[in-house]
Amino acid sequence: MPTADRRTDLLDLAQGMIQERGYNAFSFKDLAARVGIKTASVHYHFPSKGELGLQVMKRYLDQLEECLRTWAELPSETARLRAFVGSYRDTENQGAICLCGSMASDIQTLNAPIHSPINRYLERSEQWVVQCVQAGLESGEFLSTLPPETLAMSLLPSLQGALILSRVQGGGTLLTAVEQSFFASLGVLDERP
Amino acid sequence: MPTADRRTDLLDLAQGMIQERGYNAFSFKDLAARVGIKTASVHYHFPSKGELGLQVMKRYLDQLEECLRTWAELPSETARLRAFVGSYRDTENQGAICLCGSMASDIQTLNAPIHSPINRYLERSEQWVVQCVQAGLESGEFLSTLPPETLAMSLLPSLQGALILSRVQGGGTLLTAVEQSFFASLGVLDERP
DNA sequence: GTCTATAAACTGATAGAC
DNA sequence: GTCTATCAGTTTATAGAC
Repeated sequence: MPTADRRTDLLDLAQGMIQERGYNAFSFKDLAARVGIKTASVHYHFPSKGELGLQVMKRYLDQLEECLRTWAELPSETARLRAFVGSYRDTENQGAICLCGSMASDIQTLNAPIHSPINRYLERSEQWVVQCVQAGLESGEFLSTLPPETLAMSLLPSLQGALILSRVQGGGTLLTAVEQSFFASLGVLDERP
Repeated sequence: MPTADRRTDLLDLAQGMIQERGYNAFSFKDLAARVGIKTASVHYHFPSKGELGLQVMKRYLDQLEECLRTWAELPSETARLRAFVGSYRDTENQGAICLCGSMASDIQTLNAPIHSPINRYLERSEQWVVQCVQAGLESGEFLSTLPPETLAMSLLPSLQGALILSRVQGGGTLLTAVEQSFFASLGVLDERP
């Protein structure tokens, strides 16, 4: 599926490879080969691997913000949080893990500039989940004795871990277990069709 | 801290580097330099990087089995599960992630032989948690409406994810949130000193 | 924008001497 | 067990022609 411009193709491809194989397991050579150019030409679009990684991560952060805006339209906090979890399921169905989770597991090998979008991605996700949980508790949609921050803070690692482990074992059942546990903690009963 | 034999030093060092930087971000050169020999000498102990990785992972699996045997002596299911979570906190305090979580995030780049100890590590951990939860529910130590498998299956990804994210953001608070949510799901009240 | 050519460093690995 | 020497291939990156 060729795109309008080469730069976008390279960003897409790099993102996919990082989510499937990890940042330290893809090279400009892989990238060039798949897009049909030479490695030197990749450097025309992105001066260094670090810069490419940074641009991929920045774009991923922008995409998150876009999702959050879309989900704001949903009619309930339950629906919002289900959509959030659903986005992780989409990633899992592609045989990939979250770009941010992949970057996080390689954090010690990444240079400083990329740390900030990674940080903001996590910050933003957590903030948003806390907001949903809090709003749901106040409106009576949820019921829990635990502080909303505690519940919200435990969701993100669960989802990231579920994707990472699911490719080894358990497949979609891990994400399902995480989702059920989380909503049960909020007093939301499991809907059975 | 020098050990009796070189082989053990190399295993320790390799394990540490995989848990800190990832499998694809360490080399025989790193290893050799730190232990004070040449890369060719590392090949005497381990014929290939794949073999080294395999031996590290097998040993890690053995260490898990040893922990589980030790924890069997503990007086309650709560104590057993706290010890399990505690082992993840120990790893976190070393600035590392679980070896198995690190391997899992690089799973697409690893050759077949190492898949089986990784698989068994997850299998065994989950099995054990399920057993604890089930026993606790039957004895009345725990109280929950969710099936024990669902609760147990959500713990492992949560812990793995918490370690991976904690080096980027949140530090120990993520693991604490995961622990509190999990025990709350089991109806175990948080002890405050 | 893409190419060829080239560089310097690194990677996993082997052969054979000590 | 460890060394030197050597290998072929890769990696990130630059210079300059088209």
